[in-house]
Amino acid sequence: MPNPTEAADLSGRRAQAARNDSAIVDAARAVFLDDPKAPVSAVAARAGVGISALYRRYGGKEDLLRQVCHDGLRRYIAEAEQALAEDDDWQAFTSFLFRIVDADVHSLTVHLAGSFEPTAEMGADAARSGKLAERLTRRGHQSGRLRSDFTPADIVLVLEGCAALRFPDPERTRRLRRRYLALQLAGLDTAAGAAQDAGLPGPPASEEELGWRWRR
Amino acid sequence: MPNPTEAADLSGRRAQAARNDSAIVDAARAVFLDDPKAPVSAVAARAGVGISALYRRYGGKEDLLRQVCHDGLRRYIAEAEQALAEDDDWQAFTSFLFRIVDADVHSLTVHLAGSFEPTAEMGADAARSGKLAERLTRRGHQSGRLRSDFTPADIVLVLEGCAALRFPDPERTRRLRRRYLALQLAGLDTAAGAAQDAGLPGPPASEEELGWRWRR
DNA sequence: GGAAGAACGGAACATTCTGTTCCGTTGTTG
DNA sequence: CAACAACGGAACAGAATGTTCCGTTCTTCC
Repeated sequence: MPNPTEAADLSGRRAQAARNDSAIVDAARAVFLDDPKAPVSAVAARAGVGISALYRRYGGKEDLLRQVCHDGLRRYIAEAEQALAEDDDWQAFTSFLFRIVDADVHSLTVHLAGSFEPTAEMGADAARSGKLAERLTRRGHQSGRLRSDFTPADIVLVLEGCAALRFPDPERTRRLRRRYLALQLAGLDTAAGAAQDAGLPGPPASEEELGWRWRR
Repeated sequence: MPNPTEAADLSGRRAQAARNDSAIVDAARAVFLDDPKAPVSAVAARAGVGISALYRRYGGKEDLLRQVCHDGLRRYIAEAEQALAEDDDWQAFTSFLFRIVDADVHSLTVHLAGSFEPTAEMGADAARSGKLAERLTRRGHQSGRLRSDFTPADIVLVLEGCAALRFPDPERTRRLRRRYLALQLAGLDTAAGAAQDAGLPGPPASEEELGWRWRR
């Protein structure tokens, strides 16, 4: 029995099916990232497959949305865990932010929220990602460099601001997002000279406020 | 002949018409800010007006979009000019950013671009707003506080990042946007301690890159 | 070799959505 | 009271879109 995750040694229809599996999720991610309301046909077109190849795999549009979003959430968690493995505290914190920005994984969750009924497993993963962001923030503070009034909720919104920047060329998008992430990091890093005497204005967002998107 | 801009002393139908004028643009701004693809009926409903009241004023949806966008552009210019009137250079620069963020006027232009054929007058105003942003940036540099690798193109993207933050309560939205604008300002302000030795990564966006949204 | 089946492409279908028009009504003016 | 301005919202036509279905192609197994 051939391993379905190894597409290389498959031939003909099987190989095509394996390729399509990833082509479809990749296309769906790209298309819905660009326009959360995009029609299913746009996803199929971008993937270079017929519509039936899509409906064979997903029960419907909502199911597709859910899978793509959950996939993004899992990537987020994976990146966070890799960042957490870093030795230096400040490195762990900053590399986390750069990783998420590079992976372009944050806006997925944000823009697609509310367009499908989340599963229980997604809820668990979302909670998990929250815990990870908390731990990363704590390490930032432990390093002594992260300004004291920065909270885990700020991570969400800093990332959201970066994710809003979008250009036709994905690589250019990545570079420019890094530029503004670096700018915000400069404002966060007391070792870079950020004066804390003038604290950030207004309280950070509450959990309540960050969760409203998920309501349908 | 009654002054059409003064609604107070008009009666009956005339007064209603005057109220509707502003109710419709306000509603259109709010609705399209929330969803650039929103149907015309949503604008009418939000304005508490029938559809005919809307079509009496605008030739069609595209015309409405254009007017709302142009109105936003004009507000942008007005805010920039007021900021320019500030005495202190650094004050002029920062107050400009806060003004635009508070007026929630930047994302209008950004999100609606490309959904209508811009007029020549809009092009002129867009050029004008560009010049103003340049002058404001120059004053920032003249104050000696703005880090040297910050360009007018950065203004656009910093504002865009802030505009991406949106919550059900407009006042809360404003507060939180200010929080992240302040964070970026802390990264920009050499007087606040921002170390310039580590420059911002990647070149800023070019005019070309910033203009692609307007293509249809 | 051929029958059965897996996977596919894309036309076809049924809705829903949405921009625009149109008509009857209401209030205003001369 | 006649002409008119403005309005509300039903009606209409056409586009958009989620989903199904059928004929085709390639693979596998007897």
